[in-house]
Amino acid sequence: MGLLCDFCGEQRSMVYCRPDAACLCLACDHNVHSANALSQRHSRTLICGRCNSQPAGVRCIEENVSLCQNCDWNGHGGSASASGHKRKAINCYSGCPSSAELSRIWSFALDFPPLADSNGEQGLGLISINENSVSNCCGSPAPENGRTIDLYSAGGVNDLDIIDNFNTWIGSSSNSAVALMPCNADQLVGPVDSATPKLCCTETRNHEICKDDELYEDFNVDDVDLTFESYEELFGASHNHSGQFIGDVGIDDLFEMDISAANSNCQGTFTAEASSSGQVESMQAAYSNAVSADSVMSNPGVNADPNRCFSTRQARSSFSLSFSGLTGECSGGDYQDCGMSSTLVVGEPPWYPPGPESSSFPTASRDSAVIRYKEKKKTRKFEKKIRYASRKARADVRRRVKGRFVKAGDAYDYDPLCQSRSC
DNA sequence: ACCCGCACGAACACCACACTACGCT
DNA sequence: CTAGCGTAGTGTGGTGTTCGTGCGG
Repeated sequence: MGLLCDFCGEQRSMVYCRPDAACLCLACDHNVHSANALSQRHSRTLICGRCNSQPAGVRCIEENVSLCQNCDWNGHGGSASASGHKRKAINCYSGCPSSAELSRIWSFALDFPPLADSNGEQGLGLISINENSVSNCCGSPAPENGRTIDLYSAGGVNDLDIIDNFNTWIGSSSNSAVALMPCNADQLVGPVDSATPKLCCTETRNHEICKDDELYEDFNVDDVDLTFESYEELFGASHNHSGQFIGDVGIDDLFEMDISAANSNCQGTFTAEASSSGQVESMQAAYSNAVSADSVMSNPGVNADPNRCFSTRQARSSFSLSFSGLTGECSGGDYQDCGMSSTLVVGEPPWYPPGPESSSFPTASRDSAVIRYKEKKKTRKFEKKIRYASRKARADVRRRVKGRFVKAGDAYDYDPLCQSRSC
């Protein structure tokens, strides 16, 4: 028996809300997250069916159970090949889906109790589709006209099916844009698991990616040079032209250009071209989210403001990071070690092992990555790094009062040279 | 179970000034 | 184009302060 709902304390909790850090039953999930627009942005996912406490990242088809990272790792050894079990990723959703929608999207969990939408009706309910703005499933605004689609990502449902369903559902408007989020590099470089869902939640990574996976520290400057000296270096385009860049070229062209640039600047992260137009679109959509997350895109007035280019640049830097081929054992709490900005990371939930091949990530690759990580962690040093020895030498001999530097000639209580107090 | 006070550790601010980077002549 | 000068900003270490966390009553 799983945990009880944190809200009502009566029903069995089924979904985990990361922003609230709460386990909720479907009814309370619906009630709580229909309260306002902000709460609707909360990304949720299923609860691990084994430990009943952690958000699930994968669905074991063989065992018909949703598993968190730890339970998945314990049960499958971290790879499908190790256990022979076929697994699929479970991603997050936001908004206020009805039970019918949940059932349709999470096809493996068809026994959702009926839920009434905000109007008290069964059915589609709130699925977070807003006219006039495009966003990913977490509500981050996407750049262009169209509709906001809060996509429900689901294990067991082919992502393309979901896309098709949503495209069908939202109609045939040419302006409608489905903001699909590529979860990680595997979506960008080629087909993965044939049924791996790739509708992701930016917010998931935004706030959680750095919390659970020690391996994310491999992002540090030792491995990836983040000190991009120029905009061109990173994206092959001058930031001075960002206004025109965005305004004139159009967001789609922008994506194409920058994705290709990022492809060449991420130290092999983007080692192959997306194998299908759908993946390219996913990349573009993800990128749009990364850029828009800091409101650069959402504010039409900022396009011409060069000062905002920094934000855009940061956003893109983070974006490029998010697709690095990380492999990770997701042990809770260690994302906090990661100094990476939490603002603009995109993709799958962090507890799901990211990597070039997602759910079918090769054990050997993972093992090597784990080994590299452990070695690096072993040699990691947090010692202070002296950049200017001359300044250190000066500070070492400088007289102080209660630790503070004092003017030459002033009374002091500590002289590092004589190690005795004066005055 | 809850609240309060205490202890402890981490993070940060503060200080002067040599040094660096940059712009201008 | 180079050299010289002026100016603003940076970095350095020991100590005090602030803040968060854990623990016991």
